[in-house]
Amino acid sequence: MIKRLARAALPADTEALARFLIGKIVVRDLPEGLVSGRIVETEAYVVGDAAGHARPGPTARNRSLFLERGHAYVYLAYGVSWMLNVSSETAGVGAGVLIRALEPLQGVAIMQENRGVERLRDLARGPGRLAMALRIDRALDGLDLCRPGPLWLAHDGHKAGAIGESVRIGITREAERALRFYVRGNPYVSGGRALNP
DNA sequence: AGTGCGATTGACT
DNA sequence: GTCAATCGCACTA
Repeated sequence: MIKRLARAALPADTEALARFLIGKIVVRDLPEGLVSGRIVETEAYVVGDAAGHARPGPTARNRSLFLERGHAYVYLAYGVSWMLNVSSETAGVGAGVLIRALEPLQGVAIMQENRGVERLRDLARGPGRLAMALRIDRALDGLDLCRPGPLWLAHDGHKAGAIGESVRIGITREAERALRFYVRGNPYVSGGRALNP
């Protein structure tokens, strides 16, 4: 039984939300059907984070980070890959959680079509890949993920396994902080063995 | 108005 | 392991 995540259930703190979202579900409503996956890897971009996109204050690109927690912040990285984030604080405060990897649950055939690959492990392992698998782009930026719509967050009673922590991937500023969280030993977590101790 | 550089991925040596 | 693709934005002038 899958239920939509209520905003009140979301921790009102970025790092706590990043941990909380591990084991929760992202659901995408596409014309072909529902696509969903379990979150197995996140990164927190906390208040005042030098590595966070909210750092310069609200702009046209990052304004969704300043929405009340539970809204989508979607942006294009390297001109190539879309990134899905969940805003994480009260309205006016800029911070978010990057969703880095999903374990496919529902709509695998649709994900395979969106990604152009067959292997289950390659469908949503990595932030750009999961966005492609769920056909997420700028059109979903600013969306409320706690309301019915084309994309939302859900939970089923699943208990996540042991949570690992590490430094965040691919950043240079604030690179020493352990704000990446993942399910230990889960094959759908991005990075090789070195990143998943 | 021009420049530099990413919260990445996939192809290739 | 190395590296190009590709584009929007922040920053300098």
